[in-house]
Amino acid sequence: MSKHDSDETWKALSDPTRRAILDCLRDGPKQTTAIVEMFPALSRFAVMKHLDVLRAAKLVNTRSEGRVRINSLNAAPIRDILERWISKYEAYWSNTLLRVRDDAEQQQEKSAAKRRRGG
Amino acid sequence: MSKHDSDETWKALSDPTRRAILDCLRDGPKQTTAIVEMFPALSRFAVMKHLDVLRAAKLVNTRSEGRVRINSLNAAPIRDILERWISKYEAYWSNTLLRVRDDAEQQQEKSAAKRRRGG
DNA sequence: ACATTACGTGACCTTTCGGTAACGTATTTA
DNA sequence: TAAATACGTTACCGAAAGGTCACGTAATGT
Repeated sequence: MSKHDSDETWKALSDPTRRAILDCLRDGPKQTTAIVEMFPALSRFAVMKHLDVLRAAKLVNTRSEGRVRINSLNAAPIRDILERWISKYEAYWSNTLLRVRDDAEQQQEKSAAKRRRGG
Repeated sequence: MSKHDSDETWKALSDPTRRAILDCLRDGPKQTTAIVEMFPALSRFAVMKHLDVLRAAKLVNTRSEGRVRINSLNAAPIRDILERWISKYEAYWSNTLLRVRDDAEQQQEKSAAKRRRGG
């Protein structure tokens, strides 16, 4: 494990609001105001500070386009953490091993089936 | 994403000391004092508070044995988070997809092949 | 019984975190 | 040029996080 084990990434991910922001950015880049409007319970500034944290952790990239600022997701740090932790804890779920992709596909199959039969 | 997306787990993992504790517990269960002694820079109480957080997040189980308390790792919540996030962000690294185990095996294959043809 | 070992707790302090209110700046648009 | 839009910043606050010190308890060894 490196010196700080991508501490900033972990810190950034530790907050539910920030995870929600990342979530919504999976659908595609969004301008700042659009993100702010997703959290009517929070002030604009509060959301922007969360964005600052995400930018510091390099989880979000922001570029200017005229007077608009476009925020987009950078999933690389997430992947790094997941990869590292999977190999780290692999021994622990040894045979039950997460074979991520297969599991994910099966999950999707399951929920699709569930939906089909009205679950 | 469920209401809180295992918030306690994320919070617990957000601290480097707590991740270090989990790290050391991968090698096997340890009694409280042994864990405390791994962090000479911290007071016993500080470490124990971290243990409390880990227990609350169900990442660590503690059982009594005489006057000794044995702490052991429970990696299930970690696996849950990793699994969920992998399927969530899968689309993002689509083909570069983390197939940890297979990748590792393929890497070994590749370098073996490289060696065979004198690369 | 008594010291030792292993562990836990109460009270407190300081810094960081998540948040608001109010004000400031840059780019369009009328 | 004035106004509207999109975004940012300075100043501040309460609560929680992370930490220390001192003290308390329970099992074990002599």
